[in-house]
Amino acid sequence: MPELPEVETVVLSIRDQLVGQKFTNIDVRWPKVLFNFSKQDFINNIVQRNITNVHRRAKFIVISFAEEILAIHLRMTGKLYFSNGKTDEKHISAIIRLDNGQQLVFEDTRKFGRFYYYPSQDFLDEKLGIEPLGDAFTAAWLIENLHCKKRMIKALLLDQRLIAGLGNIYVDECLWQSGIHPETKSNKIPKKNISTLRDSIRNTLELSITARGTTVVNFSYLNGKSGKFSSQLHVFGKDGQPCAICATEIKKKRVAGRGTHFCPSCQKKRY
DNA sequence: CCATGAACCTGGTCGC
DNA sequence: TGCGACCAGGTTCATG
Repeated sequence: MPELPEVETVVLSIRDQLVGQKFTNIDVRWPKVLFNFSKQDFINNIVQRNITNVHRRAKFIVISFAEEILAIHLRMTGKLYFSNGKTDEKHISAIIRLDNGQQLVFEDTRKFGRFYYYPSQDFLDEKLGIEPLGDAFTAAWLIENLHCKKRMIKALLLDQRLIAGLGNIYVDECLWQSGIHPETKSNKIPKKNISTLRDSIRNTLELSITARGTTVVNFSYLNGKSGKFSSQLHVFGKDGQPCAICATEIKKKRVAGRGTHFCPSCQKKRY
């Protein structure tokens, strides 16, 4: 479900209540939610350990202890929130209890979400690419890394090993903003457009975080509250509607295995 | 190396 | 109202 801005929003919403606390127990209702460890591992290694930090890396929510981390990936429909009482929702995969009486609930309709336990964050970093909001993500970096490859730009932007955090919504939006057809081979894109793409990625992610993310349809991941960035989308979900720039009808087609929205006029194919 | 499709799951929507 | 087909903010694996 969520991309970088939505995960960041979740992190911001739970961080203050977690840092300095300790977990006391876990109630696992969908066993596969624990990807590479068991409930007993959780009890032995995580329970009663001080939570030193909560942050985002790519689309992972990272809960840090001394060295070790508990990483949570929401995939398509995962929600992570605090709940005081009722935990009788239909699709709860796990509930983690804290020593202050609070309960951290992981609700996940489609059950794709996973918890990972690693000795350090290096285990995540070695598989993940650059953070698009970090200082190293410059136009020069993007030009170099797109021009040395010749894959479709949409597939490349979705590849977490290159840039970590983008997903289907923001890729479509950013390609539209920078006038790049989603099927363009990455080595054929002019530097000027790549520079625009870089700025577009930055601006879009930052604006979306400010708006507390994007909520599609009625789906809310924030305990009932929904993100407000939906109103600033230009192409995602807009097929059949006129392009905001040229009024040409927005089209939708399958690219890199994903539903892809674009303006056939603003985003000409380049080979 | 690259593109594609299936798999993992459940539920909403659309057409008949 | 009911039913099947298709779609969904993600990632990984097998296949050609």
